[in-house]
Amino acid sequence: MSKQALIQFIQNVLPMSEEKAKQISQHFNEKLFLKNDYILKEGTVCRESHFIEEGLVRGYVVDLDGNEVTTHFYSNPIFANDFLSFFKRVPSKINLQTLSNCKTWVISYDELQQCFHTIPEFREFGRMMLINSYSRLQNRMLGMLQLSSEQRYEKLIKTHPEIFQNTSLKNIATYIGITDTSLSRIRKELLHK
Amino acid sequence: MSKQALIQFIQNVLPMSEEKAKQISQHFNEKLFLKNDYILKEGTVCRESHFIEEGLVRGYVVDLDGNEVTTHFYSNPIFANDFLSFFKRVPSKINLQTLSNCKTWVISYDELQQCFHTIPEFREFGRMMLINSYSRLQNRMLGMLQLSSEQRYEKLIKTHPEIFQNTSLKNIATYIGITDTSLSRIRKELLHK
DNA sequence: TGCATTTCTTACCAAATGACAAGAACTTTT
DNA sequence: AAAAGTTCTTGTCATTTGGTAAGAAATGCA
Repeated sequence: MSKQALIQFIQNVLPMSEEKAKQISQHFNEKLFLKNDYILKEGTVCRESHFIEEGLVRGYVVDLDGNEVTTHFYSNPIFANDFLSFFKRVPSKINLQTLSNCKTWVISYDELQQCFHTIPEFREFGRMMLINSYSRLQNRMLGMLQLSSEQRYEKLIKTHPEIFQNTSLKNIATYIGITDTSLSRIRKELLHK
Repeated sequence: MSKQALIQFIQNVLPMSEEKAKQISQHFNEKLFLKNDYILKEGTVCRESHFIEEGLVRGYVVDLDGNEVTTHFYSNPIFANDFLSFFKRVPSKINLQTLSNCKTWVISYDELQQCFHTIPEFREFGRMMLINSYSRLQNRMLGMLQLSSEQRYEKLIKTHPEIFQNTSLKNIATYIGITDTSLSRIRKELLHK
């Protein structure tokens, strides 16, 4: 039961001694998921934060017509949760579902709060993670504003090729804000280049 | 020199006693800006965080063709800064420019760090602000994924009409991810309804 | 005030995208 | 293995959007 990946991740987010990172990692427990399991269901409060060590997780919402819209892909190494629901303890509006068997390291809200109070490096790490997440989202938003559909697709396949091996093109299409039909056409054109 | 708006904002973000909120607010100083002043220029490190009490601020980036893309509008009551640049002390990629005369309450990075260490409620407030910002951005991203251009325009004018009084339609167009030509057409159609 | 600049609208046309439907390829279930 | 369901592609057509340009309106500046 090696937490090496988690320890490494913590140190990457916030440089600190290995001892300190190990101390933090001790508050996480292993959890295994099968493909299609739900880590979080909309309407419930997100009470755990998961470090994804293995596997792929998809976040999505369901719109009024019943269509799923992919809001996030979470692939190793990253934390998966709904920040708003987790920290404010309000019902979540998103679903987190595994796209493959997954291995995660989990910490509960209560334990995390406890650690925030007692380990300054942990809360600093938490802040850095939030900032990194905000920055990534900001970057993605910028892509929505200034890139074409084709460019967004190319960017995704270049930066996160692993996503394509575990989910449908339909899910990828809604993630970049287009229909599956349109994505299929884009893929066809790119083949001819 | 009343900090009432700031104190109120702090208490709204994180419920706490008025005494505590006042104590926090004491670390902020008043700053006045004229229209078109820069609060932050790209390439420089964001060393201050500004609570906007009066006025409107626009965040934007410049793309390869020299076109400005509006990334944010900041209107009272809200904090304006570049989280990534501010907390990681790296050069910012965005510009923050006032669209009107502004009155802000400012705190420097150093003072904020100091306060984070000495006032638990302050750092908790900081975390809540980050989460709120993340959540708003997430919500906006969701709008990009599942709303039409027209719907995004209508949502913006409904939730933030004040923006329209201080900036050009061109800036609003890039904010919702369309061209000014397209926005003009949308406005025309909405008039006929 | 008068000139220059910017903003906003409108028109035209080409390109991109969506809605819908059909069929092929592939998976899952029974 | 057969049936049912899903995914992906393709075609058609209507709609939306972008690029460009021109002109009107508004604004800023000398």
